[in-house]
Amino acid sequence: MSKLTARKATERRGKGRRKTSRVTLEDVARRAGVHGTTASQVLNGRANCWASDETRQRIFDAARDLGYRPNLSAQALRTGRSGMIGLISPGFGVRSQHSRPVGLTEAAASTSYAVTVSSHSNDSESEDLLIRQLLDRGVDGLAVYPTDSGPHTELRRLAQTGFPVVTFEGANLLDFDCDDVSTDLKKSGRSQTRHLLRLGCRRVCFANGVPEARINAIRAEAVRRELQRAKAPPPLEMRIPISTTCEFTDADLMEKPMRAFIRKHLGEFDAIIGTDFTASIAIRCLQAVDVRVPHDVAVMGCEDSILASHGSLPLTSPSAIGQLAGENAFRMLMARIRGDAGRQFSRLVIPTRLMVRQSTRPNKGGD
Amino acid sequence: MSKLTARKATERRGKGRRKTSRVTLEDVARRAGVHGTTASQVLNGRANCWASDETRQRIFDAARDLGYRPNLSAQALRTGRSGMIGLISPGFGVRSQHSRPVGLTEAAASTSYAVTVSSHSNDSESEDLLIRQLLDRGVDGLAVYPTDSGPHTELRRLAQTGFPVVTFEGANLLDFDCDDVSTDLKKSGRSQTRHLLRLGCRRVCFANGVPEARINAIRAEAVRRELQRAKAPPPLEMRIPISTTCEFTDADLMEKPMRAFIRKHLGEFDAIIGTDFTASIAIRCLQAVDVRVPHDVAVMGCEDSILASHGSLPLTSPSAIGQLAGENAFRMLMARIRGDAGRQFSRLVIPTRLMVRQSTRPNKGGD
DNA sequence: TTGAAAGCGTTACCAA
DNA sequence: TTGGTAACGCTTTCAA
Repeated sequence: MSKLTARKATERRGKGRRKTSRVTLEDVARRAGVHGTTASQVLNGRANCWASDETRQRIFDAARDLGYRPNLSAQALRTGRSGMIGLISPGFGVRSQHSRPVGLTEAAASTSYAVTVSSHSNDSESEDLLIRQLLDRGVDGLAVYPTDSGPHTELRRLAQTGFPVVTFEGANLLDFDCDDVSTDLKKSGRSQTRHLLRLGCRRVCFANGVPEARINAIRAEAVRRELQRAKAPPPLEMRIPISTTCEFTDADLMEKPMRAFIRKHLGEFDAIIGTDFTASIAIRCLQAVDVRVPHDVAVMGCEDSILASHGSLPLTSPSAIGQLAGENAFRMLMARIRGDAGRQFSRLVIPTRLMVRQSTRPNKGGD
Repeated sequence: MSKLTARKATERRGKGRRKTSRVTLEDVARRAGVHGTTASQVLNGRANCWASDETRQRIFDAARDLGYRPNLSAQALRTGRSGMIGLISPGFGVRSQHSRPVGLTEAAASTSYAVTVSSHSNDSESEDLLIRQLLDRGVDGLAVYPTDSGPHTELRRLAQTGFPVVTFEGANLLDFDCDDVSTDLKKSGRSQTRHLLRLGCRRVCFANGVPEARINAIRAEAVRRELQRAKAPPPLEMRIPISTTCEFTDADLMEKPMRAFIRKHLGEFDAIIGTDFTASIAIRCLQAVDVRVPHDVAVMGCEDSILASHGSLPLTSPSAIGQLAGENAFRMLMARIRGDAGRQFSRLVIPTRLMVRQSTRPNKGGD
């Protein structure tokens, strides 16, 4: 019966090219003997919908019988709201950056929002491009991990026009106001350094994965300051070239230069602070030249990734915050989108906690 | 804020020319002094577009001056094509499953396709639900990592109606035809076993992370068979409970039972085959009871994840294929969407390569 | 070579 | 309490 009416509609249309067999709101309304408007109101449970229970039931039944599914493109066109949010993040392929997207998508999953992802290669132009592309798609909001440098033209425009957007780690980077979720990197670096000082280490080597990345720079600065305050010598900088966008390139690429560095500077440091990645490789290098970890050299990572907790020698590392960051970003975005966020921008700073593990803990017992 | 502009626009409804603040195709056409139709043709570079160069230029100029951006929702509604593909994968949060999404999104990035992601919790109902939700959004195609069991109702329907869909690892699971990208797990398990046999190991312990997961079961079967063929004893099964959807739960959760198991069965095995995850923990446990790896017990992972290559003791592990799988899935999907895929379904089986590292290599030298 | 008209499926607004 | 009308921004077909 419903097929018949559909066919009739096609024929009446005449010029219609390919008629999709899709069930429309109109079909439901017709079957329920009401107007499309009414069906729309009822099915969307609009607040001021005063349809009688009987009508309501007929509409629901019709929808169920016909297997009606709303066309979200049409809805988006009409309402201007797409029910999608965009996520832009540098090198989606970088596993260490994985947890933010995860937090965001999982938070979104509990609502009816969908997340569309795209990754930039840490250059400003691709950031702008991706933002525009997602706007074209009509996303209702945007979560952006900004590139380390650049004008952030589109991002700024969005923030200034009040478009719902939240940034990750934009705290010390962006020169305009915007909702933001950042990590407390300074405090994190400070607590790392203090932990080492407490262990009796004073000559720290800073094995920074990507020195250009601002998050590394901030941490490095905090470490430097804390050492200075303790009257310890400034950190020895181990600079190993590594791709910005794909952090986990072939480990061997890093291993050789790092081993050379360690051999050359052996005895000049009694602790290493790196990323979980560089720290893992450092341990390997140290063991290769018979330096005992943590007895001779304590090693520390950062971000508490899977490498820290699950590597063969568990790493001391500030706790992961990525997932939490993603969740909160989603929450902020929703508040903006729904309009109950106020004029003030919110900036959330997530504290880290130092997870002490064997790479800095000489005595195995106790916790 | 967006609400505000929407309201304003409707208030100013009437027959006035001014509508939304958004620049539409109509605006461009007006400024260029042509009809919307022409502008559409030109801007989309339609094949049979015979606009004069002069008109064409005027339209381009107008679009640039006005900062025209097409409304993809409208386009989607009109054409029935959304330029989006959906990705459904179990626990997007599982890092070991991360590489497929990455491969897919990166492949998509080079086109104008957007990827909308959602993750299911390995239960059949959520798989169906997510498929329906993405269809509502009008995705042009779907890449699905099916749940380990269940009727796969929606998936089957899609495949049978010819909707562009590609599955991951559906090879031995689905009882209907469908484009698919799978890993050659049998061969992978075989080569793992042979490698161990060649090293002189004969008593293998199989430390399977998630025995329920079919990919683990297939591998286990291959190992068993190969041992049998070599007249070696059947593998000792180490069953440690672990969540299906979040593979990397707290490592400590696994460590205690595993250590107990290893202590109990010490001397009963000279090799362990696990996942990269379980293998890492196993190494830790073995070292705790002064068993040397690989001298006393060789340990092997699988999937060649970051844990394998970058853990403190590099793991022998079959090479990663996830990214490749994602890329190929995207390619297949595009072929279907564009309609040049033929009636036959394609099934791609990606071979793995055993990456031999120190966890099974007694002598450090050479490669 | 360009223009006019007809919707795609939905919802906002007002009239009944 | 329900129905009618007019868009949302775009593309397609056909006529000029």
